[in-house]
Amino acid sequence: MGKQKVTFDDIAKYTNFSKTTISRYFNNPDSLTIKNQEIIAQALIDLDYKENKVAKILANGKTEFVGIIIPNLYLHYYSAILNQLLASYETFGYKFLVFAGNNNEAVERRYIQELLAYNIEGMIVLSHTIPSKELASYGIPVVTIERESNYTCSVDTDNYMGGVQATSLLYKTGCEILFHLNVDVPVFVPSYGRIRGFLDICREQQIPHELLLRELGDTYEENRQAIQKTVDEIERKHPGKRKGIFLANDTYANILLNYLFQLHGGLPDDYRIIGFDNSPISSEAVIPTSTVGQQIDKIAFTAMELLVEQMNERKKRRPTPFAGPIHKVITPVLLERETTRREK
Amino acid sequence: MGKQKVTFDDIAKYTNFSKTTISRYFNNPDSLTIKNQEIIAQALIDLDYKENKVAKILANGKTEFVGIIIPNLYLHYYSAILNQLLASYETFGYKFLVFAGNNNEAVERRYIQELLAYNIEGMIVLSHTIPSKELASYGIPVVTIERESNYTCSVDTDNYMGGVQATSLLYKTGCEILFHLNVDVPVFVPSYGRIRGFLDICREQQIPHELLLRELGDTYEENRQAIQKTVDEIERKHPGKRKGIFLANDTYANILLNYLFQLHGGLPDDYRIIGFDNSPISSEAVIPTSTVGQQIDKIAFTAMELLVEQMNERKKRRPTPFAGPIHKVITPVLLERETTRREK
DNA sequence: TTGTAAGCGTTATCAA
DNA sequence: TTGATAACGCTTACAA
Repeated sequence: MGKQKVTFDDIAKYTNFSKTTISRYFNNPDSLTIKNQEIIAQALIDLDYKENKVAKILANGKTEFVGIIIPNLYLHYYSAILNQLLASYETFGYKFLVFAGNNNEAVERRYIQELLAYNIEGMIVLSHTIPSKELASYGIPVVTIERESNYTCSVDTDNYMGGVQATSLLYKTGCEILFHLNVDVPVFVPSYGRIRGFLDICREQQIPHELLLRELGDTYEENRQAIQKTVDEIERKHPGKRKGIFLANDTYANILLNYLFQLHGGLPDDYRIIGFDNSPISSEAVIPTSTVGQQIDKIAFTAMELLVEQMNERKKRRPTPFAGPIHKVITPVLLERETTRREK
Repeated sequence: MGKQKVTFDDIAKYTNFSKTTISRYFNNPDSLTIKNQEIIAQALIDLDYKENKVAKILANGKTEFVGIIIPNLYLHYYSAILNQLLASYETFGYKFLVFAGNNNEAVERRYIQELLAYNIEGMIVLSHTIPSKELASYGIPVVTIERESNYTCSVDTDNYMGGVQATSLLYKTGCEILFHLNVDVPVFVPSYGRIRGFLDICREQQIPHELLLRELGDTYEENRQAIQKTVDEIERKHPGKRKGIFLANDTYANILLNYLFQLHGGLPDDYRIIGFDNSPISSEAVIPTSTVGQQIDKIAFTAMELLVEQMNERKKRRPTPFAGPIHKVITPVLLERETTRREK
């Protein structure tokens, strides 16, 4: 096994060209004669050349690295986004340096410093801890996904539309009273739109409704207890009425569904349920659960498009940065399943 | 904002030291006087120096990059492993370049080339497509997780032990006949151990049993249909008998559980069920499902330890590579939940 | 179409 | 304890 790495110098000597010509073979092959291209191609094989991108980066400053700061990979939503971001390598060629920050602001700030030390060309941020103002101040292109983004480009699901779709569906299936169960989301977070969508439709259609913003806890077990308590309340206050419940996500919806199954051995006829996210649990639940699906693939692809656009702009001789941050919005998709059966 | 990057040269001029001394400040500060350290420290602040790891890498050859090849991030198991691998940054300091290969051999081979071009110091491979012999031939340290590993170091769950635990539990809960539902796993894949564990315990205890190796399909819907069909068979062949079913993973177990709920409005008393993986669905199922939990954190950490050991060895002046690949095995944890209630 | 030579920002070697 | 100088492997004017 040839231990030493083969460099352009070796190829140059072997072929009697200069280093420059070898470099050109890779970056601008048309500027060589076909014959010489073939000679070099053969030399690469003979010498078993392996490219060295680190040297290339140092020389031309382009790392083709994109940093990703994501809260964690336990929530399916985040893994799914990451999966699609990684897949964009095939389209854009950028490599990803990934850090999971677990909602620790100081830690995430450290990760960003590390990323900057590697001359990343841009950054995609899904975690919520660091304000967009600070993210913008690092001087590299940034795209945030589904979080506060006053100072950065962003891609979000159209949460308002999602809220409207979910609420309208419940209404159409003949519910007499509607509920939206959520935590107390800050108004500047995109997902607050779900609440606005719910309220707007209820008011527009003049349907009796209740907005239930509760502390639901951080673990599955806490979620379960809080949701069960809330369901007990609802059941006590509105017996017999046909109830439509829109939950902030599919995990919550599943907890509700399981609880009703435990109480009644099935989904009682006076309940309609819809979740949000189209996460696997919504299909795998004891009854396939209606939900609002985020178009994860589009979100990820759009984020990369937006980032690439900014990164390309920076490489121009006379860069014209965007006037202000661009915000893109991706429409969600309503998925009607068995928990919102319409009247027969 | 100072556009130009500050380099050691700038600091050297500013402090009247040489570049070398500045470098020493970072890599061997004790070789400078305290006073001079302070002078340089102050200069770094005054000039707002940011380190450049690319230049450092080029000069010393150490990228601190580890490549990860993972099949996808849709399966919770893979995301959970990746999450823990990323978390090991805090311990080992290695950064991760992540590629999802989606079981495409040619694509994964391309990804590996790209990783090698960045001078990664080592690689962790979870995907199954490329034979370990080839992985070993790339000449960098490799650790594989839960896959064929004849020529590479590896970390696997003790699948045999898991099979034994699951089967024993079913036996202890008073089942009269035991089943193991799985796909036709190749013998050289670690998870084949689950089948061996099942068979060994059944034979040892002389329990009636059936090994059901079926084509279960690639999608959730296909899984569902195949499993329902299998359950129908079992029910037909063994009515009334107390049946213990050990399924290859929690998704399968959940499908079975949901089907029984649909048929009987609950888990019939003559069924005991256990899955594998301790994935979220096992807790979130309509009834919390017993399962064998893989110790994901330990698996990931052990993999990194094993990799770091190899990478450190390579950096020595006179490296002593391991005589042969080292294989580590992590014990799984039995989680008894409601689908294996013991006799009252 | 090809070559020369000066970088890119560090680290490593030797010498002082 | 410090400094000069040569790598590291490639790109990029500028020349030919």
